[in-house]
Amino acid sequence: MRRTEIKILLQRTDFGQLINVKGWVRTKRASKNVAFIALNDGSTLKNVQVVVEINDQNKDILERIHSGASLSVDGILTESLGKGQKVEINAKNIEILGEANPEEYPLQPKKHSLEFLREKAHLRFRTNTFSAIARVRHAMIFAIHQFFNERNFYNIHTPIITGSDAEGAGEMFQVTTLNLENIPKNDEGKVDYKKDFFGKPANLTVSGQLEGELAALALSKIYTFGPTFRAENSNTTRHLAEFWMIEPEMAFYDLDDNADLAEEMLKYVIKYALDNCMDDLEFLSKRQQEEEKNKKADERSMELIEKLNFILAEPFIRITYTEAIKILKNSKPNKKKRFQYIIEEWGADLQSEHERYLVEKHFKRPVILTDYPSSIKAFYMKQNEDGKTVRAMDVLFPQIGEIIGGSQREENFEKLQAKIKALNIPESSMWWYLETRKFGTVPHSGFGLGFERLILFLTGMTNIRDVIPFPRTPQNLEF
RNA sequence: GCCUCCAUAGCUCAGUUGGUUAGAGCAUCUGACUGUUAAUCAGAGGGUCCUAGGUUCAAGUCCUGGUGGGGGCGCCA
Repeated sequence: MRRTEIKILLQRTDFGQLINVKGWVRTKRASKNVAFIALNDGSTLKNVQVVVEINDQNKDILERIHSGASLSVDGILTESLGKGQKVEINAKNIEILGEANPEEYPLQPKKHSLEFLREKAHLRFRTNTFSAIARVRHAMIFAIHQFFNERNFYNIHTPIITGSDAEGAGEMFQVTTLNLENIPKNDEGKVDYKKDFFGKPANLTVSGQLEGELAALALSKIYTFGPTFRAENSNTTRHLAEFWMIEPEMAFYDLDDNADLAEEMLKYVIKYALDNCMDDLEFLSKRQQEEEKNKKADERSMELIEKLNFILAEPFIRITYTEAIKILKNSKPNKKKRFQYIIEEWGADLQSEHERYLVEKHFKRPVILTDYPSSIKAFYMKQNEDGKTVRAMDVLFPQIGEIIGGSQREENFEKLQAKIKALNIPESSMWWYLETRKFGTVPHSGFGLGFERLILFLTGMTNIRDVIPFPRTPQNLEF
C-alpha cells in the first residue's frame, strides 16, 4: 500500500479508509488494552496518533517499540475519540522497520539542551526544534529564489574554487592536491605551485560578488546563492567557516535602489514564512519563550511572530554613518562610558554594542547604515564626492546585528585602479575585474545576505550552529 | 586570537561553611490501570562526581595543569 504523508493525512476527513503511514516513534503510551503511539515522519511538526488494541498477536511487537523506532503502520483513518487531535489511525498491522534500543538511543521524549543535541547532530533532525528549523530553512531557500525569479533576476553559479586571492572578505581555505608531507619547491625554495592542480594557488570562495558583477554587467540583474568559506578563527554565535550567502548584483542600481531591494527582499521572505510556516513558527516561539522564562522581563525577546509582523509593518530606518556617529556620541551609554568602546570621533569603526544600541534602544527597528568612511570598507565600493566616504550599506537587525552588507560599486576605471594600487592588491589578479570598468562600465550595486543569520532571526534561535544542519567552526568537523 | 563561565545517573539539574550511606524529575525495567496526549500510580536497577596531581584528619565541594563544552569580544555575512 502506498504511504500517506502525515502532513496530508492530518487534513483528510474520508474516515474509514485503509491507509499506510511510515515514520519514527516519538512516544508510546500503553495501558492494559490499548496503546497510543505518536508517529512523526518530518512532513510536518505534528505527529499522528496510532491507536493499537493490544492482543496476543501484537503484544510482542508493541514491547519492541520505543522512542526512535521506525514503523510502517497499516490502519483505518479514524476521527479521533481523544482531545488532542481530529484524526488518528486504528492500527491493523504494524511492522517495525528499525528498532531503537532504549538503553542506547539518546533522544528521549523530553527537553534536551541545544548543546547536547549539537553533539548528536546526526539525530537532532528527529527533534521538533531541529525539524522545524529545517522546514523553515527550506521555505526560505524557496522564497528567496521565488522573490528573485518574480523580479527577473537570473541565478548565477559563481565558482566555489577561486584563483583570486584578493577578494578582501577574509582569510581563505587553500585548496591543493599537493602532498603536504612532501611539498615540491622551486629554485627559490618556495612552494612550486606550478605542480599543483591548477598550476597556481587556489582557494575556496569567500564571496561570489566579483564574478557576480561580471554577470550583472551583461544580464542586468543576477543573484548568487551558494556556499561561502571563511577561514577566520571566529568563535561566536553568529559566525561559521562554511555558510550560505545570497548575493544579488544589479546594473543601473544606485545605493538607494540597493537598499530598497534589500528591505523588500527581507520583508518578502519574512511574510512568506508567516504565510507558509505557521505551525513551525508557533512551536519555535513557544520554545523561545520557554527558554527565556528565567530571564528578567526586560531581557526577554519580543514574541517571535509579533516580532516578524513588526518587521513587516514599519519602514527600516535609513541614516548615514555620520548621522549614526552623532547619535552615538550623544547617547547615554557613550556619555556615561558604558560602552566598552567609547565613540570619540568620526572615522571610528562601529562595534556590535553600537549597532545594537542604534537598532534595539534608539530606533527599535531595523536600521540601514550608509556612507561609511572609505578607510574601514572594501576597495570596490564607490567613492563619494567628499573623498572620505564610500557608498556602503549595512542592514542591522535586532539581536543578530549585521544581516546584510553591500554597496554601490566603483564603476570608474581610474578610481578603482588607483584604489587597488593604494591597497597593494596585485593588479595582475584583478585584470578581468578591472576590464569591466574599461568596456561599457555602468553604475551598479549589490549586497550579501548571510542566510544563516536570516534563519537565526526567523526562528528565534541564538546560536548559528543550530540553524545549519552540519556547522563548520574552528576545531569542529565531527559530522 | 583575547576574556569569562561550566563539567555530578542515559538526559536535565540540586548538592549548605570541606564532614560520615551523593539526591530529584524524566528515561529504562517490573507491576497496576478500558482512550492516553512528554499519560498516571506503585516499586526496582542505574554514579570512576570529566581527567591527572595537590592541600586537608576529611574533597563532589578548595588549589594547579589537562581535556571537553557554553557565553562575550574581535574579524564579518
